Amino acid sequence: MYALIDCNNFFVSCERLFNPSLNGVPVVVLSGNDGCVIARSNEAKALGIGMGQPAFELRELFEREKVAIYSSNHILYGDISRRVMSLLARFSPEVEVYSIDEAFLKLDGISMPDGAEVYGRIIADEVLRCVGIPVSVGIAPTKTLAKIASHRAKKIPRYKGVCYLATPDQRAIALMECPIDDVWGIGRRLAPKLLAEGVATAWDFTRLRCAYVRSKYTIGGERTWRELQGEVCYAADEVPDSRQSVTVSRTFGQAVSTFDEVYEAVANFTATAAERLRCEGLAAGSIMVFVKGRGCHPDRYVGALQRTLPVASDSTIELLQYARRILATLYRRGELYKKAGVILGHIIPREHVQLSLFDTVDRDKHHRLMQVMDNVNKKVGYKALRIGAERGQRSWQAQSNHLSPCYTTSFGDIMVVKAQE
DNA sequence: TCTGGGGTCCTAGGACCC
DNA sequence: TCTGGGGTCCTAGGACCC
Repeated sequence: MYALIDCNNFFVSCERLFNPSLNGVPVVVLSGNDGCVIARSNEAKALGIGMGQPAFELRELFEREKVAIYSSNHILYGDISRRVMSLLARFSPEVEVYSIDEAFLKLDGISMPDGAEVYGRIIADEVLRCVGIPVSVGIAPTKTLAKIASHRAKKIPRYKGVCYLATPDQRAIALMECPIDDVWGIGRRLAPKLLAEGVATAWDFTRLRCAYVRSKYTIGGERTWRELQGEVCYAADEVPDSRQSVTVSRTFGQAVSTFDEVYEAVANFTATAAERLRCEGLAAGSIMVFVKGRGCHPDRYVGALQRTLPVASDSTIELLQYARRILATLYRRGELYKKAGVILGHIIPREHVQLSLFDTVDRDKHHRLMQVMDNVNKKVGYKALRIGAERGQRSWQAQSNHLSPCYTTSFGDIMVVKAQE
């Protein structure tokens, strides 16, 4: 049995946590550059504001309806997420953190004297009481069914936030009431295909023949088909798979054109990516840099180039040398750039790095230097020490005009409580 | 004019091996 | 006229998730 704990309107709930005046009013959180809507309060959803809708289309509506607008504050959301997840660990030895706002709990073998539904309610109450974030809980024999259960918990008021699909009959009703495009694993491409063959609900999907599903929708489709019928295909990941890649990319606040400006951005992304590697004890065997031009024409200029490293590395300095060379190849004078990114691939644990007989890099020295840099930054402040190429005009930096304070992670941003006079 | 960022897995096809 | 069988590895592209 699995429980899916899903934070309601997570980013909005994080903003409300420290600003109760946002309760009961429409609130949205915007993506980087305040480009489009990535989280909405229920009031905002009721106004018809869509997920992913561009902010400029909504300007009038925002004004008219007095919608509270926030730029995304991922430092805050990440910290609140950690609090939720560590609290959940009290309720099951097997917690799989699935995303910033969701986790699966394995419930087998856990003593639940009053049953799974009551247990789910205790979890929801504790998260609200200790962290202040409202959650929905879905409980069912497979993850795919638990997803459906949590949807119902959120949408159907009589569940009051907790839905336990205990019996085959309850599951059948849930499947019949679940539109096919709400099923976990059925996305934008597959849903129209299924609708075209008369499959409108999760229930209809389970009525198809297994062999047919396999041949037309491949292994992923078959797993979803089985999971909907209570057969576990996606077990709990006791040990999360080691990561395959690290990406850092941004759309620029304004288009930039000189090599130095683009390189400054790429240097920052490379440094952030390398730091993430070191933090997880990993090294990258390849690096890719990509740039995107500005434009009405979507593929006005897109360039990407990958380089395999002679020896896998986690050194910002070394990775930066490759990044610069790649960018020099990609760069075109006179072009306007609107986005760039760095992808580190062929990731392995640092201690598995295969050294080269003909290596020219003093890896030991790099390693010690990076350690000092990371330690200083941990103590003194983020990016207190950095590579020279990272500093500059920052003309590429994103515009976030509605940023909330980092209430929980920055001393300067801690709230001040005033005594009443 | 203005539209995010970070991931994963699967498949088909080509190149290659014996 | 007739031309095997069984593999692996790599990559690009497509699908999905949040």
